[in-house]
Amino acid sequence: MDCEELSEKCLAVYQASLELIAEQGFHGTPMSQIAKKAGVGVGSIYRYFKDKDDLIHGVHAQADRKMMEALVSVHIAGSSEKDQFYALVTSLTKHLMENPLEFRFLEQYYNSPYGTEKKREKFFEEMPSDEKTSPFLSLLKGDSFKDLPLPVLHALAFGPLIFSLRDHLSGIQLLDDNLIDNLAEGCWDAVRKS
Amino acid sequence: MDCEELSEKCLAVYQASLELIAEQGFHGTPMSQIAKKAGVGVGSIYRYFKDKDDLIHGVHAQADRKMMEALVSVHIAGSSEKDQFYALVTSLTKHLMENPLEFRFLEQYYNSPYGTEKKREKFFEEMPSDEKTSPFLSLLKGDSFKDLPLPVLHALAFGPLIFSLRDHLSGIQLLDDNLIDNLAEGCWDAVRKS
DNA sequence: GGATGCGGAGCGAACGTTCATTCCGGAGGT
DNA sequence: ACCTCCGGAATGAACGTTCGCTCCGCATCC
Repeated sequence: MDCEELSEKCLAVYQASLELIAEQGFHGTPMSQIAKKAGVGVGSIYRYFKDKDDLIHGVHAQADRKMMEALVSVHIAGSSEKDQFYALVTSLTKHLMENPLEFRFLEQYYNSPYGTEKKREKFFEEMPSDEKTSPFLSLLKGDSFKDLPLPVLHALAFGPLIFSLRDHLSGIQLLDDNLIDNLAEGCWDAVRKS
Repeated sequence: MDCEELSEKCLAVYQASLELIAEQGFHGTPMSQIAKKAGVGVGSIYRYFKDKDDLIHGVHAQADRKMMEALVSVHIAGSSEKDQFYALVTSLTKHLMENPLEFRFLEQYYNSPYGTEKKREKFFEEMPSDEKTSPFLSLLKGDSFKDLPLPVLHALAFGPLIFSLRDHLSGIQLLDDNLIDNLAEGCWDAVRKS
């Protein structure tokens, strides 16, 4: 379940699962294939994970954490809210562009029964306790932004990224630095107090 | 494959597939369950569809068509581009809110190997021939909008909707008429020429 | 040599798909 | 008007395959 980062084999399982599931989907990747790609026996996977669902949730948790870390590392407190917003949007986009497997996995996860279930419980548990939430959410409470519910602002700021990333990965519309900037500008226009 | 709308049993299979897959995912819904819910024998499904993949693509095509129809029926040629934009965003949002099964299905479809494959072939075949594409795409070519590649405008206009719909369906942020209007306004700010 | 971590053959269950059979409505003969 | 026959639609038990998962023997270390 946890795979307390001591085992390299466990990491290999994580990586293999990520790659295979991102490309073939949950039901398209049997445990046997994961084991083979990770270079371990099937049985060994069950040493670290209770079952396949547990593995999938684990892979999600890791991908999610990596994404958060990419965001936190960029956050510069000194600059204006607009600059902070641009920096966050840009670095999130680039992170997902550089880690397409993570992106594909997360998208599949959140749009499957796994994700909707998880999203709910996360939302309701995070409200009272966890204060180190996404840098985005705390930024969006600033004065520069429209007076709308946070999830709506979140949607206006994030939604376009997801969409464009999909287009980028499927080759329909490749993103470059210039386009990412245009995107960030559009998102900014959408959320800023006019 | 086609199920030329003469058979009510075929429609029952469509409906059952839509409901079950939307809630349980592709790999969570066996053919036997679909057959039972549709009130037909398992074998009968294979009279209309080559195999399970064919069924899934068929359900997608139908849901996609319904969405297009909802959009086309609203398009009012006389009004300003801004009003047209608002009308389209609003009616698309409402259509998906009123048909959550379609929304969940489509989201799963587009984020699975089924969808990415389909999206690609659709994009490359539609460029030369099909001129009755989404009313959105033709609208976005208008003068009121930023001079950006169409997929990017598309993302700015649509992305937030998808995100908010997800929140709505999972109960995190319920949408009402007012919020939908705010959303449309945000999307408009994102894509309009400043 | 005992304890521990690992591998992969093997298990039962469940899947997608098939096919021998049944069912049903209407055409045709009497 | 009735019975007979027939073709295709519908069926679901059965099939082969594949899945997730377990179990047990082997390797490796202390």
